[in-house]
Amino acid sequence: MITGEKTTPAKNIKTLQVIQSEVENKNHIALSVDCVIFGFDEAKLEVLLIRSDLKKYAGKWSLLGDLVFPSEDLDAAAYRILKQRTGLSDVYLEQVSTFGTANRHPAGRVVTVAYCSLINVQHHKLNILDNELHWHDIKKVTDLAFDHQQIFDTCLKQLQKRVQEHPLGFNLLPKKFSLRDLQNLYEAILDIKMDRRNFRKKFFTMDFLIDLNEMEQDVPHRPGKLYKFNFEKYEKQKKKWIGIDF
Amino acid sequence: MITGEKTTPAKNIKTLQVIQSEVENKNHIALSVDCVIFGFDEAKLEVLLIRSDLKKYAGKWSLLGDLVFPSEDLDAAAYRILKQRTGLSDVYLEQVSTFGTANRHPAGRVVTVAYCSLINVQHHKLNILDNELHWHDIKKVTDLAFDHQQIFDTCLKQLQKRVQEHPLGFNLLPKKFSLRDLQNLYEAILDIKMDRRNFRKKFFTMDFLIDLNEMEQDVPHRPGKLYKFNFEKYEKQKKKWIGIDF
DNA sequence: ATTTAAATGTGTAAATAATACACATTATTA
DNA sequence: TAATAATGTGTATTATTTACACATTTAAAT
Repeated sequence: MITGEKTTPAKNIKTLQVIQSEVENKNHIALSVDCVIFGFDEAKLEVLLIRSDLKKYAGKWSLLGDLVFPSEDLDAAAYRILKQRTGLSDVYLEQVSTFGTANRHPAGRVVTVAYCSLINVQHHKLNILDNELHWHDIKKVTDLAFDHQQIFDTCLKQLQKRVQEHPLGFNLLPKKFSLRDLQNLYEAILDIKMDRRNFRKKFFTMDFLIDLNEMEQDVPHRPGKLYKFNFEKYEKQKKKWIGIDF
Repeated sequence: MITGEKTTPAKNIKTLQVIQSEVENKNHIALSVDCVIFGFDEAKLEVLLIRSDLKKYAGKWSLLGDLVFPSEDLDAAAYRILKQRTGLSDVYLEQVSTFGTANRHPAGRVVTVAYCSLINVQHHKLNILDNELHWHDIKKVTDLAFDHQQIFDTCLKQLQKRVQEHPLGFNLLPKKFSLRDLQNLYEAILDIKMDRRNFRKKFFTMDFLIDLNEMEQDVPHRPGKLYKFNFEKYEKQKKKWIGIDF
């Protein structure tokens, strides 16, 4: 496991002070955001976690979260917090659910709104490495701090549902990719194995792939054909589908 | 349109005072819940609305909402507020989404969590009729107070999605119902017409209906057969389906 | 009593989508 | 040159969805 770079404790302390004053006031509710950032890497699905700030959860991993500012749009807070904790911008965040059990945070009353995203680990550099920010294989994620295990489970379920409703993953692969790459993506997210022939058939009939007439390079076996996504066709099609965009 | 019974303004005034003090404090965020209660009545889908308390939205309709108490579970707040404003209990509420634009509430910073439900209008008596609490045909709902139109639209979409994933409506019909009743329910929620034969076929193959060998009474046409739901079979089946319960 | 109106009840063919399944081909590596 | 490890391809089967028309039953009207 990778050891994080040197942390910048000053920021964390400040954050904790804010939490203290906000959260220990029994007369109102503090509002936070937690980001569940899923990352696709090679053929694995991972999630971004940091070490918990709190003594109670010392040693445990937790999601990327912080308090919402009083005059800040909720969505804006999610983007700010993600940026602050990871350096990531250019990442689309989607609200998933709000968790508001009264005793979910040991320091006081904090209701949290969970946001989720899915990115390609190779395409995004983490610039901030406080609190041992790392990617974790989702299959090894257990026993997170706070109620973060529940939040994580909820977000993973939602992601799996989404990927079956819409052909996601357009931004998760290199510009040129093989059908094997694409299938790996789906198999990693859904945690299932698929039939190669049926998978290909399905994607070809959807007609979102453009054949580049190029082949993979430097693979230790017969190289596959390379494709790119037909974004234009996808966008047109998307408008016909009912439901919320992703 | 029905005129509400005598209101009990004391409660509303108190609520408003709480909102004032909570919301006008620029140093923190107030948290509220809004309930979108859909009602099925005869063959129409309706929603419960009240007149807005605020001068800014005088005359406009709004959802059933109020502030969450500092030490109250979020879900519990939703049930309390529904009970408080309508007298309804025994109604299952499902969280839909959280709305947190900074300027969504004119009195100050209020983030609201939307909850939604679907009940049979005939099965539930509204005991509290403050602020002209009424059922409104969903097709005539426009221009609600605050961002309530957006919240309403989001909840309606979610309801329509849900009803296509799971056979809802088990509690929305009389114990004995005809297939026409059932089809009316689906057509009202989804706002579409369906083919009668295919609809029947679908429900029979799902095998959730028990033939009661009884006929409708007092209908001005050929009476249909009556059925009841096979709750046991439904519950067994439900466990196999992925996703959140409803 | 007869007719009319308005619904119920029923089956089949066609189209579409989902699934299961096996072998020849191509490039790399040993 | 042989072995390895993938890619690329097609068809039959099954299940699901859709489209569609006519005889039947009751109540209400004449």
